Parts: sequence; C-alpha cells; structure tokens
Amino acid sequence: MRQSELFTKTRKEAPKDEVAKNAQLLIRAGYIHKEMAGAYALLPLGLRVIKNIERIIREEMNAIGGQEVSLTALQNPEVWKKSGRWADDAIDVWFKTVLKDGGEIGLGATHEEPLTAIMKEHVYSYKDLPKYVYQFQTKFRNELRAKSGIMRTREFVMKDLYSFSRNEEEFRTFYETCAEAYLKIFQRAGIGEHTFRTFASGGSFSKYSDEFQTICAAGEDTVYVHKEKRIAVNKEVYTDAVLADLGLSKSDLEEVKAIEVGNIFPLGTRFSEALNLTYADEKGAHVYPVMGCYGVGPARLMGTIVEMFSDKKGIVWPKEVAPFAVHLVSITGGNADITTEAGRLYELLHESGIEVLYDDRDIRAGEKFADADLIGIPTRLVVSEKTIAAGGVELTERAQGSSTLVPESEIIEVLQK
RNA sequence: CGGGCUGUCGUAUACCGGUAGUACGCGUGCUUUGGGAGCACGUAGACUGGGUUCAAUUCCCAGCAGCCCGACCA
Repeated sequence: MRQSELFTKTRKEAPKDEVAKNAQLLIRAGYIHKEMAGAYALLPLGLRVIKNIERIIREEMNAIGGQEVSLTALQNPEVWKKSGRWADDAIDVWFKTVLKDGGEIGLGATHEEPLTAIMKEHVYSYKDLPKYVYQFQTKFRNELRAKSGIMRTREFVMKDLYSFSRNEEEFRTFYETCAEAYLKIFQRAGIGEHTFRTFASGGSFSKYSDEFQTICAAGEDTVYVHKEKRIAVNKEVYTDAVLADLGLSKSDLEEVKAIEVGNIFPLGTRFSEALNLTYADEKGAHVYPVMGCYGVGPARLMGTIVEMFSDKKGIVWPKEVAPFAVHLVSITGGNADITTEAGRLYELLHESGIEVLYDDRDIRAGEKFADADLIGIPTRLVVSEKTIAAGGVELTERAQGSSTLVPESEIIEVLQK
C-alpha cells in the first residue's frame, strides 16, 4: 500500500504513560492505539501483524486436526454455575453485567464451560471422539492492574483450543502433539530459539501444566532453564521434589526472566463431569471425555516479539510476522522521473505478490529512513538518483543494516529467495 | 486490593496565586532535498466538581483518569 494513504503517523516521542518498550514502540510506529489502561486498539499495521500471527497459529492448529469455531463473548451464567465458576471467588477476573430485563450475564474470560455444553449436543459415542476445537476469541479479564503495555490487558484475543479425548492415553498423545505444534508456532514467529517448554503448576485442575516461556529481561516470570535439553522449570514449582521427578539437577539450570507466551494444561474430567458430558464406549457404558486446554495470545506474542527484536531506531520484525515484506522508499529530491521509476517498481512488486509498503510521501529522505527503521519492515528498497545512476535498487536488511545494490532485473528473484 | 507518584495545546515539556512559554506536529509561503532541514507567519492547551482568596492552571478536599512497586494472574 502507499504510505501517503496510510492514516497512521509515526511520532518521535513515546507517550509519557507508557513505560513498557513494546507499547512505546508500537504506539510510536502507529501499530496500536491505547484506548484506556489495559485496552489497546489495533491500527492497520498492527492488525496486519496480528493477522500474520493468527495465520501461523491457525495453520499449525489445523495441521494437528483442530476445527475452528467462534463462540460468544457473552456468557450465560447457567453453564458456569454448573461448574461452580460463576462465583467471583472462583474466577476473580469476571466482568459481569446485567441485561435490560435484569438478568445477569458475564463476558467470557475463558471458554471451557460453553464449549463443553455445546459438545453435549454433538458427542454421544466413542465414534464421535476425539475432537479438537479452537477459536480466536476476545477474552475479558478484570485484572486489578493492567501492566506491561500489551502484555497484560483486560481485553484481548486468545486462541484457545480444547481437546476432548476418550481416555487419558489418547489425551496424552494429543497433548504432546500440541506441545510440538506450539514450538513450531514460536519458531515461525521468530522467537523459537529463545522459547522453552516449561514445567509449571497445574493450578486447581491438575498437578502440572506446561508453559511456553520466552527468555526476555522484560518478562514477569522467573524460570530455570536447561539449555541443552531445551526445557525449563517455573519458579513456582522449583522444588527438590519436582526436580527429582523431572530428572534435573540444579547445577544444570540457569535462572532467567521470561514471558509466558503460551500455556497448555490437562483438564481431566473436571468440566465433562461438571456439565455431564459423556459418551458411550464400545460396551455402552457412559464415560466422561478427558479434556485439555491450550492457549496462546496473539497480541502478547506480538508484544514479546517487539521486546525481543528492536534497537534504538525501532522494531525489527521477523519475516513471517512483519506487516509487509518490503518497504519501498523513493528519494525524489523533486525529480519526477524518480517518482515514476519508484511507482513502476511498486507495481512490479505488487504484481509479483510481494507485500510492499511504498513510501511515496513528499518528505525528506531522513524522515523516510527514520520512519522505515521505526516501523521495522525486514527489507527496505530505496530508489533515488544515486541508485538509478548505478543501474539498480538499494536493498537493506533491517536486521543487519548493510546495503547492497541489486539490478532491477533481479529484484523479484532476490526478494523471493 | 495495599502503598507511592502524576494529570498543562495532537505529542513531549516549562513557568506561575494576577496576560500560560518552548519544541515537535499541523497549515501557508520561500529556500532546501540520502538520515527526523532553515526562515517567516499562523493553528491549538490547564481532567471534573467543590473549597480558600479580591483573584486558582497554581493552594486545600473529593471524584475521575494514568503510571510505578507489591499482592494477584486457568
């Protein structure tokens, strides 16, 4: 798209009410807008990044048999009362409101209950299982304190998958498959090298859960990493008994700060029992499906990527999540021929299916470069008098900063490799 | 939820119990044109409500909002 038509602008200063690097950079570069504490709007660039992240997650969930749905944000108290989780002391982040006729409803903070209730209408036999159902859904959580920019908000989209298996063994197999899928997601999102499957507390549902923790100084969690084995232990379960259980020795573990980018956990029959979801096995006996839940938040992932990959000049997006593949910049100096040449290159890239942001604005070179660095698109192409005289286009990788001159005839090939 | 701090043009800031200043942005003009240009003119502001005072953006109280530390975080 043409940058002159993009309605967002960059700014030199970060707003004074943001301290977190992720929010400062994303606001300065025009990716997001802060509506209020813990609530951020996605602007065109930000939405493109989120869509890319969602695409990666969707592909990996579909690859392991996930079926996408979209449940409601509005919650019927009835199903929550059955599981005992309508009470504010059961879920302390509930947002609740009332209907015009006085009935009480909730805004979903998670979706075990409503999905389990839906499955009751469709699952009767062992032949109907296993099933893996996921969605990208807005969650509302009335956090006492929103903080860390977009990392911890009161309203956010989460990809939550719920598995319904016939027995513990079938559940366990899927759980491991999903853990693998999660590692692929983080790999594709560019943070794979820094992200570790982490043994964590299971809370009230089970003995344990698995988190995916990205090592980052800005993280809120403390974990102990075993770099060779590529696993970690959350501080909350860092006890001698747990370490012995996992066959880990303290001397091999390194204490680091980390961001929880994903969490998967066994639910057992906690919800299938509460909502009386059963299936008939081969002998006709009624059995409760064994469930699991698997969550990852695209916005938190976006924030984590920004925390991980930025420099003094701005964001440095990994290729698969960047809002555009190429940032085309024309340096015209008032020369119409350069505008024509850059426009032609823009059309060429566009026709070749390369996503390109074309900075066609009538401003000085320095401002364009500063904006390009801030926005952080992986590859920058510059067309100017200099490059035309040299018979090519200047290509700069945002991450490395080094430039090369590429003949125009080869540019598509170079970009597509 | 405990503790602390802060609310001034769109953004970042300054000063002040008596006409609210600067920079960026934005608009117009001229110059400039490969790393956030220069000059000129212009545009735009004291969170809300009380109180004190001749006079409040400034002091006091309350509310609302924001940030930080802690607690919390299926």
